[in-house]
Amino acid sequence: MPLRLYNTLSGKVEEFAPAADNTVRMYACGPTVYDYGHIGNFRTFVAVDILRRFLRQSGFKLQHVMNITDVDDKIIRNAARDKKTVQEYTRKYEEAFLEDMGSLNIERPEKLVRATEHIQEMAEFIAELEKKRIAYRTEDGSYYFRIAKFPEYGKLSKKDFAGMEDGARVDVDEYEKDSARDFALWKAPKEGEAFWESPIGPGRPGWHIECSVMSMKYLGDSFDLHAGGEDLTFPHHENEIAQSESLTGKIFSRHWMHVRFLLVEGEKMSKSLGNFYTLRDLLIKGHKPSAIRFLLTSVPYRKQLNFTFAGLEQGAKSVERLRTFDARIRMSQLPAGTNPSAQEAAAKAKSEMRAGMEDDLNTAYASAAIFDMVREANILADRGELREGDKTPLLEALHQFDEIFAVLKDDDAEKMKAAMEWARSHGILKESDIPADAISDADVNRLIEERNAAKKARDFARSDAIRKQLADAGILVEDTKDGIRWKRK
RNA sequence: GGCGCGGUACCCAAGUGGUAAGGGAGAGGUCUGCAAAACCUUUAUGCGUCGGUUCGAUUCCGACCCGCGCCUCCA
Repeated sequence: MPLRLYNTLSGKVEEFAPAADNTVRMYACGPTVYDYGHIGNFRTFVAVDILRRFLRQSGFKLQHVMNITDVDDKIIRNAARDKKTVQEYTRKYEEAFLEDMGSLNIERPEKLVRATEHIQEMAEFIAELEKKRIAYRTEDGSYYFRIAKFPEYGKLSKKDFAGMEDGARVDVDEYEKDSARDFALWKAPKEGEAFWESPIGPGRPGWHIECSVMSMKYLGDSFDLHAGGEDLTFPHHENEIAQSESLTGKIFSRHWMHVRFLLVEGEKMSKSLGNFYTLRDLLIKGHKPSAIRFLLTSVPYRKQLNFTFAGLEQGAKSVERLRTFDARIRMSQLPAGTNPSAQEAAAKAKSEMRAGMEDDLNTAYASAAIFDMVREANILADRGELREGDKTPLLEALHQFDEIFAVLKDDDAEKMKAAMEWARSHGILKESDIPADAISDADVNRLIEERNAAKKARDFARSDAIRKQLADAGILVEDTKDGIRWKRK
């Protein structure tokens, strides 16, 4: 079965497949690096990550380009305020963003591109548009896009701009624009702020032009898919389409994917509401990145996701259940042979996961499929009916799940520790707020050996004392019939 | 005002014209020297309200109520 994906452009769920080479050429709007990424940003990036992981699992190759917007009004203003160059100002946020992507196991796109490294190309693009009389220059040296020249304007966001053509002058006094809806391609320099020299004069690029230029440079005039947060549909993506298609006369992106906004405790996240969280805020509060990722993936991308701390706790528990099952299967000592029920459960999970993902990336359905398998296999294991030959298919199904969801590997502690270190070095946390270094695996294993010896000697007081000691260090010890299992809380 | 989305158990959430997935929490139980762990079982005669279509609707249609998003920088 092919992947069926909602396309904002058509307003319908459609079959999605790349146009050529079995390679999906996709562009995703990346971050504007003027601050640390917040949890809402990462919902979108995680959703795109889910898409790319599933495409690859489906056998496609990927050419995924993501921009880093390292120039915009806010950046230029803040840099000027801090008496820094644009590059100095943005670099740390860019690095932080990439680190945060790593914390959430978001894969790096094949190509990450900075807006500031494509400014000449943007100017050339605008010059071409001007040559076609689609762009025009105003007296101060800014350039605007003439929307009246692109009759399809509004086709993505389903807005009707009829009547917005020439003559429908609304509020144009301030900008010398021909029409109020015309948008900036290039902005003339402002006193005391950064600008670039270019063939069309000094200034800085508008926001929309960078994505047109960079996507087309690396993916061609037409490509398979363009993704971003729902808020970008208008005006950003609408403007990209206008710029690109009016220049080339070809369709720009064939498919548009928009990720719905995340709410926090039922309301749109905003600093004024006090419900604004960066990823780092959550990590230094002690939330595991795997739990955050799981919560972010648990609601399909086209549904509003209400981010709550209760939900985060639930996400952590869900991840724990899967990890525990994974460990249980791996370490179990089983009789030879296979059990048809287990084989069937694994096969069903595999096909149901695919079915769910193919249905417009229904991650909720896909995860239900793996939990079904976990329950069924646990029942068999409890009854002693699981066989050695069942391990591989069960673990394969788990692997298929984790190729998409990426939560099984437990490296939460080190990621959280890195966030703590960062917080300390930035004066966000005091030394005293930082937990002591986590106990090493070697020490844990040594203590568990000791506890085993005590248990064998039926010295339960000693054995329980050691377990308590480990518990205090954040290690949970579980006795199972296949041996000792431990994990970090 | 324009465009769009959603209201399913205590919470999150899937889904279908034929009788409600999954996760969390609660309750009960199993295993265990013990265990906060692990595992199992269980929890919606009902899917916002009221009408309509139908042999049959949570699922289709209509109206209404409620919540949310976009329309301006915003993932």
